[in-house]
Amino acid sequence: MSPEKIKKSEETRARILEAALRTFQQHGFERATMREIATEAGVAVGAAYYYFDSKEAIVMAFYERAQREMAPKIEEILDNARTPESRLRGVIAYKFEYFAPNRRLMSALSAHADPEHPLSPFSKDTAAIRDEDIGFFARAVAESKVKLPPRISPYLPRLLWLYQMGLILFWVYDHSHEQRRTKLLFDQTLKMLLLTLKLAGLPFLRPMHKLAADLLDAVYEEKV
Amino acid sequence: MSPEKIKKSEETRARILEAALRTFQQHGFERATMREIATEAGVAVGAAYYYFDSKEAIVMAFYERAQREMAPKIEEILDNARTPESRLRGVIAYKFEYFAPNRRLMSALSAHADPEHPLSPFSKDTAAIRDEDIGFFARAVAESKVKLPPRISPYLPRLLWLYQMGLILFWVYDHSHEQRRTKLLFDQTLKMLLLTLKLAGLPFLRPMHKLAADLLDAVYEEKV
DNA sequence: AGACTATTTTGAACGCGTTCAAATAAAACA
DNA sequence: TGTTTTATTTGAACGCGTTCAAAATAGTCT
Repeated sequence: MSPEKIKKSEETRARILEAALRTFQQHGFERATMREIATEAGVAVGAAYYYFDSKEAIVMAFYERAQREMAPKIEEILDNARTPESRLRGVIAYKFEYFAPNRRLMSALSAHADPEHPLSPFSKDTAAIRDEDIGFFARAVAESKVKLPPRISPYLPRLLWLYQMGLILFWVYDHSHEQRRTKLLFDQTLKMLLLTLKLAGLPFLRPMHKLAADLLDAVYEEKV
Repeated sequence: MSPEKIKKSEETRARILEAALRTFQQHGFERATMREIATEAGVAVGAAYYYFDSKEAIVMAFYERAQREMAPKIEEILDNARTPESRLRGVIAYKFEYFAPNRRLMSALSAHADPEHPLSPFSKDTAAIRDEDIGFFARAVAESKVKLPPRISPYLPRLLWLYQMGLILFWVYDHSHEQRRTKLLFDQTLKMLLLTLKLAGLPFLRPMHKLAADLLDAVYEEKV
């Protein structure tokens, strides 16, 4: 295939994706219809399904593109910020900023707790994105003074990722003015989180360590 | 209306509900069709919609019935158990036991994070059940030695309810043998929870208090 | 009893996401 | 160039949840 022809196809796909995002923004994911999206993109419904497996796959495509587009900026933030606090704050704040125009659409992504569901943040289909994302959090706390018990330490990036997903979930359904409540939640929980990490090594919290480690082993174990 | 006639109508409703639950168990919520449920109940589709506003309303009816049926036993558990630990363990364990036969169906209930969605545990439609449930947790920690900072204390029942919902959510998607992982999660987190409550008053955790209180105010505030 | 009203039941029809055989356009090949 | 193969596009059709006008049934009143 010549480069022009790759483009032709890629362009149609892009046009459908843009039309879909516009429509999602306008009416929300549920109320947007594939027929409307197709019409908006100037194609037949079938064409939309030629490029995307399903309505939800369009959201997935958006999510993948988002991850791709955010990655360089996130790397930069991690490079420039020094402390875990500023890194975490920077990365997560940037994500809020990036996703803001499509905040409503994010509900289609974060509303699925079922790990079997393709759009679930815990599904196999989102594993690649998830793993990359967890990698960012690993970098955020790497080479820092944060010292956790050795059995718990490996779970920290995954827990931070989970924390971030919780924040985003709250944010999606936060109807307060300019999502003020989420900002407050973010500020306070981040402080608490870092304080907890600092205090975690203290002797009187030792009884927690084994409990927490066993717990994490059970939650994250691969075997069924 | 004569009592017999009330019964006649109530009986049809019950027959549809039973047929629906059977079908949900057999194929899961998604794959069960209203037409199949209606046929199974020996009525036309329209009849199902005469008694229930929607497919999801059937799940809601199941949820309401469950709450009604569980209440006496929960009261009994709260009466007989003395410590917060045994009360919490008893109440939550009983719920797992009660819901076990319909575990798969629970996904239809716990999968909706959107507070606007009728079936969401956070919605207005489930408020009555939720409030009663939170009341149980209030009783579970009442008259106990558990002493939290006064600004945080009022939130404890709601937080415990949230903890329970998290457990149930994990349980629904726990494919390990006999949900062993959930049992482990339950055991370990309950211990950690009670230990945390004990340690919460300790002086070096004081810095947490204001952070936590502000946070809870923001999360649970009514105003938009 | 019959006439009238309220309750219950029916199934065709609607809009949705999705599928798919067929039509069309583009590319590769001779 | 014409022919064959591949990629793209179409829109009717399917099964789903849901709606609703009409029919059937039950209850009430004179």
